[in-house]
Amino acid sequence: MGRAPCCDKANVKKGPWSPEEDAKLKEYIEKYGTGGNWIALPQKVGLKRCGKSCRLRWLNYLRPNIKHGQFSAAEDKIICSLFTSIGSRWSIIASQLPGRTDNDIKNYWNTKLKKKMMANMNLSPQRKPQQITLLSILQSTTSSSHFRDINNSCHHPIVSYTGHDGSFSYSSSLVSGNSADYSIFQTQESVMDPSQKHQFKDRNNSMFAYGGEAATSCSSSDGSCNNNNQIISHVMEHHELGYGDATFVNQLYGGVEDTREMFSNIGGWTEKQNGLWGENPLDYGLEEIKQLISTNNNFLFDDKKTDERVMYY
DNA sequence: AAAACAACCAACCGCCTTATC
DNA sequence: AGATAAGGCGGTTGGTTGTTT
Repeated sequence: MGRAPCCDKANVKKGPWSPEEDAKLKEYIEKYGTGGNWIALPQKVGLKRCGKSCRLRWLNYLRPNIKHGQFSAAEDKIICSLFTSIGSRWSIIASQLPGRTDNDIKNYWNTKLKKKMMANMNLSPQRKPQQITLLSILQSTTSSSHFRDINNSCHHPIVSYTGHDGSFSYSSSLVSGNSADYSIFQTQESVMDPSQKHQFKDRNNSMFAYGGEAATSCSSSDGSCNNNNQIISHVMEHHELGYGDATFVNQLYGGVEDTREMFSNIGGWTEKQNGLWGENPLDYGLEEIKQLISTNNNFLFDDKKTDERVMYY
Protein backbone atom coordinates (compact mmCIF):
# COMPACT_ATOMS: atom_id res chain seq x y z
CA MET A 1 0.00 0.00 0.00
CA GLY A 2 1.32 3.40 -0.88
CA ARG A 3 1.66 6.27 1.46
CA ALA A 4 -1.18 8.53 2.25
CA PRO A 5 -0.94 11.84 0.43
CA CYS A 6 0.43 14.70 2.49
CA CYS A 7 -2.67 16.76 1.82
CA ASP A 8 -6.07 16.60 0.27
CA LYS A 9 -5.12 16.98 -3.38
CA ALA A 10 -8.62 17.89 -4.39
CA ASN A 11 -8.79 20.86 -2.05
CA VAL A 12 -5.44 22.46 -2.60
CA LYS A 13 -4.53 25.12 -5.03
CA LYS A 14 -1.71 24.36 -7.38
CA GLY A 15 0.36 26.42 -9.73
CA PRO A 16 1.99 29.79 -9.38
CA TRP A 17 1.64 31.73 -6.18
CA SER A 18 -0.21 35.00 -6.19
CA PRO A 19 1.24 38.07 -4.46
CA GLU A 20 -1.57 37.83 -1.94
CA GLU A 21 -0.68 34.28 -1.04
CA ASP A 22 2.96 35.23 -0.77
CA ALA A 23 2.13 38.13 1.51
CA LYS A 24 -0.05 35.96 3.74
CA LEU A 25 2.54 33.28 4.11
CA LYS A 26 5.41 35.67 4.64
CA GLU A 27 3.55 37.68 7.20
CA TYR A 28 2.48 34.64 9.14
CA ILE A 29 5.88 33.01 9.23
CA GLU A 30 7.62 36.22 10.15
CA LYS A 31 5.16 36.66 12.98
CA TYR A 32 4.74 33.17 14.30
CA GLY A 33 7.33 31.02 12.59
CA THR A 34 6.49 27.72 10.97
CA GLY A 35 5.66 26.08 14.25
CA GLY A 36 7.69 23.15 13.07
CA ASN A 37 4.77 21.81 11.16
CA TRP A 38 4.44 22.65 7.53
CA ILE A 39 1.48 20.41 6.97
CA ALA A 40 -0.63 22.32 9.46
CA LEU A 41 0.62 25.70 8.35
CA PRO A 42 -1.61 26.38 5.34
CA GLN A 43 -4.70 26.06 7.48
CA LYS A 44 -3.33 28.43 10.09
CA VAL A 45 -2.34 30.93 7.43
CA GLY A 46 -5.61 30.53 5.61
CA LEU A 47 -4.17 29.23 2.39
CA LYS A 48 -5.51 26.47 0.24
CA ARG A 49 -2.07 25.13 -0.38
CA CYS A 50 -0.23 21.96 0.38
CA GLY A 51 2.16 22.25 3.30
CA LYS A 52 4.99 21.12 1.13
CA SER A 53 4.15 23.78 -1.35
CA CYS A 54 4.27 26.42 1.39
CA ARG A 55 7.58 25.15 2.57
CA LEU A 56 9.01 25.28 -0.93
CA ARG A 57 7.67 28.74 -1.55
CA TRP A 58 9.13 30.01 1.68
CA LEU A 59 12.51 28.37 1.24
CA ASN A 60 12.95 29.18 -2.40
CA TYR A 61 11.38 32.56 -2.63
CA LEU A 62 10.01 34.27 0.43
CA ARG A 63 12.53 33.79 3.17
CA PRO A 64 14.88 36.68 3.86
CA ASN A 65 18.25 37.10 2.17
CA ILE A 66 17.40 35.06 -0.87
CA LYS A 67 19.65 36.04 -3.72
CA HIS A 68 18.19 35.99 -7.18
CA GLY A 69 19.75 36.69 -10.51
CA GLN A 70 23.23 36.43 -11.92
CA PHE A 71 25.64 33.96 -10.43
CA SER A 72 29.12 35.29 -9.93
CA ALA A 73 32.25 33.64 -11.29
CA ALA A 74 33.16 32.63 -7.77
CA GLU A 75 29.82 30.97 -7.35
CA ASP A 76 30.28 29.20 -10.67
CA LYS A 77 33.55 27.84 -9.47
CA ILE A 78 32.14 26.60 -6.24
CA ILE A 79 29.24 24.93 -7.96
CA CYS A 80 31.48 23.24 -10.51
CA SER A 81 33.93 22.20 -7.89
CA LEU A 82 31.34 20.73 -5.61
CA PHE A 83 29.43 19.10 -8.40
CA THR A 84 32.64 17.47 -9.54
CA SER A 85 33.21 16.22 -6.09
CA ILE A 86 29.84 15.29 -4.74
CA GLY A 87 27.51 15.30 -7.71
CA SER A 88 24.02 16.64 -7.67
CA ARG A 89 23.71 17.20 -3.96
CA TRP A 90 22.11 20.53 -4.50
CA SER A 91 21.26 21.19 -0.92
CA ILE A 92 24.87 20.69 0.11
CA ILE A 93 26.07 22.86 -2.71
CA ALA A 94 23.50 25.47 -1.80
CA SER A 95 24.73 25.48 1.77
CA GLN A 96 28.01 26.85 0.47
CA LEU A 97 26.38 29.66 -1.40
CA PRO A 98 24.65 31.99 1.00
CA GLY A 99 21.39 33.25 -0.33
CA ARG A 100 21.15 30.67 -3.05
CA THR A 101 18.63 27.89 -2.96
CA ASP A 102 19.15 24.35 -4.09
CA ASN A 103 16.44 24.81 -6.67
CA ASP A 104 18.15 27.88 -8.04
CA ILE A 105 21.47 26.18 -8.29
CA LYS A 106 19.95 23.11 -9.83
CA ASN A 107 18.20 25.20 -12.45
CA TYR A 108 21.29 27.23 -13.08
CA TRP A 109 23.39 24.13 -13.50
CA ASN A 110 20.94 22.41 -15.79
CA THR A 111 20.30 25.38 -17.99
CA LYS A 112 23.56 27.27 -18.11
CA LEU A 113 26.53 26.12 -16.16
CA LYS A 114 26.62 22.60 -17.52
CA LYS A 115 26.63 23.91 -21.04
CA LYS A 116 29.23 26.48 -20.22
CA MET A 117 31.42 23.81 -18.79
CA MET A 118 30.85 21.52 -21.73
CA ALA A 119 31.66 24.29 -24.13
CA ASN A 120 34.91 24.83 -22.35
CA MET A 121 35.63 21.18 -22.60
CA ASN A 122 34.96 21.14 -26.30
CA LEU A 123 32.66 18.21 -26.04
CA SER A 124 31.08 16.57 -28.99
CA PRO A 125 27.79 18.27 -29.68
CA GLN A 126 26.03 15.11 -30.89
CA ARG A 127 25.07 14.17 -27.41
CA LYS A 128 21.98 15.61 -25.96
CA PRO A 129 22.74 17.98 -23.11
CA GLN A 130 20.48 16.07 -20.78
CA GLN A 131 22.56 12.97 -21.21
CA ILE A 132 25.75 14.63 -20.29
CA THR A 133 26.97 14.72 -16.79
CA LEU A 134 30.33 15.21 -15.30
CA LEU A 135 31.01 11.54 -15.30
CA SER A 136 30.18 11.12 -18.93
CA ILE A 137 32.33 14.10 -19.63
CA LEU A 138 35.07 12.33 -17.82
CA GLN A 139 34.52 9.20 -19.76
CA SER A 140 34.38 10.88 -23.10
CA THR A 141 37.29 13.18 -22.74
CA THR A 142 40.06 11.38 -21.00
CA SER A 143 41.79 10.97 -24.31
CA SER A 144 41.23 14.54 -25.27
CA SER A 145 44.23 16.72 -25.72
CA HIS A 146 42.66 19.00 -23.23
CA PHE A 147 43.28 16.50 -20.59
CA ARG A 148 46.66 15.82 -19.32
CA ASP A 149 47.09 12.22 -18.44
CA ILE A 150 49.50 12.55 -15.64
CA ASN A 151 50.55 8.98 -15.58
CA ASN A 152 50.62 7.37 -18.94
CA SER A 153 51.35 4.02 -17.48
CA CYS A 154 47.70 4.21 -16.66
CA HIS A 155 48.09 2.62 -13.34
CA HIS A 156 46.44 5.52 -11.73
CA PRO A 157 45.23 7.85 -14.36
CA ILE A 158 44.92 11.34 -13.13
CA VAL A 159 43.33 13.78 -15.44
CA SER A 160 42.82 17.41 -15.17
CA TYR A 161 41.47 19.99 -17.47
CA THR A 162 41.62 23.67 -17.93
CA GLY A 163 39.20 25.50 -20.15
CA HIS A 164 40.45 27.34 -23.18
CA ASP A 165 39.97 30.69 -21.59
CA GLY A 166 41.10 29.57 -18.21
CA SER A 167 37.76 30.33 -16.73
CA PHE A 168 36.99 26.75 -16.04
CA SER A 169 38.81 23.67 -15.29
CA TYR A 170 37.96 20.23 -14.33
CA SER A 171 40.02 17.70 -12.59
CA SER A 172 39.61 14.19 -11.58
CA SER A 173 41.82 11.39 -10.61
CA LEU A 174 40.76 7.86 -11.10
CA VAL A 175 42.77 5.69 -8.88
CA SER A 176 42.43 2.09 -9.70
CA GLY A 177 44.52 -0.99 -9.78
CA ASN A 178 44.89 -0.77 -13.49
CA SER A 179 42.84 1.46 -15.64
CA ALA A 180 42.52 -1.21 -18.27
CA ASP A 181 41.02 -3.52 -15.75
CA TYR A 182 38.31 -1.24 -14.66
CA SER A 183 35.31 0.01 -16.39
CA ILE A 184 34.45 2.55 -13.83
CA PHE A 185 31.92 5.02 -15.09
CA GLN A 186 30.86 2.38 -17.51
CA THR A 187 27.52 3.97 -18.07
CA GLN A 188 26.29 7.22 -16.78
CA GLU A 189 23.01 5.72 -15.77
CA SER A 190 24.52 3.03 -13.64
CA VAL A 191 26.57 5.56 -11.81
CA MET A 192 23.78 7.96 -11.21
CA ASP A 193 21.05 5.54 -10.49
CA PRO A 194 20.83 5.48 -6.71
CA SER A 195 19.63 1.92 -6.79
CA GLN A 196 22.88 0.93 -8.39
CA LYS A 197 25.27 2.87 -6.29
CA HIS A 198 28.54 1.24 -5.44
CA GLN A 199 28.31 -0.79 -8.58
CA PHE A 200 31.51 0.23 -10.19
CA LYS A 201 32.85 -3.03 -11.43
CA ASP A 202 36.08 -4.26 -12.76
CA ARG A 203 36.19 -6.43 -15.81
CA ASN A 204 36.01 -9.52 -13.72
CA ASN A 205 32.77 -8.19 -12.45
CA SER A 206 33.97 -7.91 -8.95
CA MET A 207 32.74 -4.95 -7.12
CA PHE A 208 34.85 -1.88 -7.08
CA ALA A 209 33.18 -0.10 -4.28
CA TYR A 210 34.73 2.80 -2.53
CA GLY A 211 34.68 2.74 1.19
CA GLY A 212 34.89 -0.98 1.20
CA GLU A 213 37.46 -3.56 2.05
CA ALA A 214 40.06 -2.01 -0.12
CA ALA A 215 40.47 0.91 2.11
CA THR A 216 40.39 -0.86 5.39
CA SER A 217 43.92 -0.56 6.54
CA CYS A 218 44.86 2.11 8.97
CA SER A 219 47.77 4.42 9.00
CA SER A 220 48.72 4.16 12.61
CA SER A 221 50.72 1.29 13.85
CA ASP A 222 48.21 0.24 16.45
CA GLY A 223 45.64 -0.21 13.82
CA SER A 224 43.55 2.71 14.84
CA CYS A 225 42.36 4.83 12.02
CA ASN A 226 43.22 8.45 11.90
CA ASN A 227 40.47 10.96 11.64
CA ASN A 228 41.43 12.16 8.25
CA ASN A 229 40.92 8.79 6.70
CA GLN A 230 37.69 8.43 8.51
CA ILE A 231 36.46 11.75 7.33
CA ILE A 232 37.50 11.16 3.77
CA SER A 233 36.08 7.69 3.69
CA HIS A 234 32.99 8.94 5.34
CA VAL A 235 32.58 11.77 2.91
CA MET A 236 33.32 9.51 0.00
CA GLU A 237 30.84 6.99 1.21
CA HIS A 238 28.18 9.45 2.05
CA HIS A 239 28.55 11.35 -1.15
CA GLU A 240 29.16 8.42 -3.37
CA LEU A 241 32.51 9.58 -4.49
CA GLY A 242 34.97 7.63 -6.51
CA TYR A 243 38.39 7.18 -5.04
CA GLY A 244 39.81 9.89 -7.16
CA ASP A 245 37.58 12.39 -5.55
CA ALA A 246 39.35 11.86 -2.32
CA THR A 247 41.99 14.11 -3.73
CA PHE A 248 39.53 16.88 -3.64
CA VAL A 249 38.11 15.94 -0.32
CA ASN A 250 41.54 15.58 1.12
CA GLN A 251 42.57 18.94 -0.12
CA LEU A 252 39.60 20.37 1.61
CA TYR A 253 40.40 18.68 4.84
CA GLY A 254 44.16 18.82 4.58
CA GLY A 255 46.39 15.89 5.33
CA VAL A 256 47.68 14.67 2.02
CA GLU A 257 49.83 12.02 3.61
CA ASP A 258 46.92 10.16 5.05
CA THR A 259 45.08 10.05 1.82
CA ARG A 260 48.17 8.78 0.10
CA GLU A 261 48.29 6.00 2.61
CA MET A 262 44.68 5.25 1.96
CA PHE A 263 45.23 5.10 -1.73
CA SER A 264 48.27 2.97 -1.36
CA ASN A 265 46.03 0.46 0.27
CA ILE A 266 43.77 0.21 -2.70
CA GLY A 267 46.33 -0.56 -5.26
CA GLY A 268 48.42 2.45 -5.83
CA TRP A 269 49.05 6.07 -5.39
CA THR A 270 50.20 8.42 -8.03
CA GLU A 271 53.08 10.23 -6.54
CA LYS A 272 52.57 13.89 -6.27
CA GLN A 273 56.32 14.13 -6.55
CA ASN A 274 56.21 13.83 -10.30
CA GLY A 275 55.36 17.46 -10.11
CA LEU A 276 52.69 17.28 -12.73
CA TRP A 277 50.00 17.89 -10.25
CA GLY A 278 51.67 21.06 -9.27
CA GLU A 279 50.31 22.78 -6.29
CA ASN A 280 46.72 22.30 -7.25
CA PRO A 281 45.26 19.04 -8.35
CA LEU A 282 42.27 21.11 -9.25
CA ASP A 283 43.49 23.57 -11.75
CA TYR A 284 40.91 26.17 -11.08
CA GLY A 285 42.41 27.01 -7.76
CA LEU A 286 41.23 24.79 -5.05
CA GLU A 287 42.82 27.04 -2.52
CA GLU A 288 40.63 29.79 -3.73
CA ILE A 289 37.55 27.66 -3.44
CA LYS A 290 38.64 26.44 -0.06
CA GLN A 291 38.98 29.97 1.04
CA LEU A 292 35.60 30.85 -0.26
CA ILE A 293 34.10 27.84 1.35
CA SER A 294 35.88 28.41 4.62
CA THR A 295 34.23 31.76 4.91
CA ASN A 296 31.08 29.88 5.54
CA ASN A 297 31.04 28.37 9.00
CA ASN A 298 28.89 25.39 8.41
CA PHE A 299 31.23 23.87 5.93
CA LEU A 300 29.92 21.38 3.47
CA PHE A 301 28.11 18.78 5.40
CA ASP A 302 25.49 18.76 8.00
CA ASP A 303 27.07 16.95 10.90
CA LYS A 304 23.77 15.87 12.23
CA LYS A 305 23.03 14.12 9.03
CA THR A 306 26.39 12.62 8.30
CA ASP A 307 27.68 11.54 11.65
CA GLU A 308 25.78 8.37 11.74
CA ARG A 309 27.15 7.42 8.39
CA VAL A 310 30.77 7.61 9.40
CA MET A 311 32.52 4.45 8.47
CA TYR A 312 35.51 3.43 10.48
CA TYR A 313 38.27 1.74 8.65
C1' DA B 1 3.97 39.71 -37.83
C1' DA B 2 3.67 35.22 -36.52
C1' DA B 3 5.05 30.63 -35.94
C1' DA B 4 8.55 27.62 -34.18
C1' DC B 5 11.96 26.78 -31.20
C1' DA B 6 14.93 27.37 -27.13
C1' DA B 7 15.85 28.84 -22.62
C1' DC B 8 14.50 29.68 -18.18
C1' DC B 9 12.62 28.78 -13.75
C1' DA B 10 8.81 28.00 -10.37
C1' DA B 11 6.48 24.38 -8.78
C1' DC B 12 5.17 19.61 -8.40
C1' DC B 13 5.99 14.65 -7.61
C1' DG B 14 7.57 10.85 -5.43
C1' DC B 15 11.13 8.69 -2.91
C1' DC B 16 14.04 8.43 1.09
C1' DT B 17 15.16 9.71 5.78
C1' DT B 18 14.05 11.12 10.26
C1' DA B 19 11.11 11.76 14.18
C1' DT B 20 7.52 10.33 16.99
C1' DC B 21 4.34 7.32 19.03
C1' DA C 1 10.51 -2.87 16.79
C1' DG C 2 7.27 -1.43 13.73
C1' DA C 3 4.02 1.88 11.86
C1' DT C 4 3.02 6.33 10.56
C1' DA C 5 3.61 11.25 9.75
C1' DA C 6 6.37 14.85 8.35
C1' DG C 7 10.55 16.86 6.47
C1' DG C 8 13.83 17.09 2.97
C1' DC C 9 15.72 16.26 -1.35
C1' DG C 10 16.54 15.58 -6.34
C1' DG C 11 14.36 14.81 -10.74
C1' DT C 12 11.06 16.37 -13.75
C1' DT C 13 7.34 19.04 -15.74
C1' DG C 14 5.03 22.71 -17.77
C1' DG C 15 4.13 27.58 -18.26
C1' DT C 16 6.29 31.85 -19.55
C1' DT C 17 9.51 34.61 -21.91
C1' DG C 18 12.96 35.45 -25.31
C1' DT C 19 15.03 34.50 -29.79
C1' DT C 20 15.25 32.94 -34.37
C1' DT C 21 13.39 31.95 -38.80
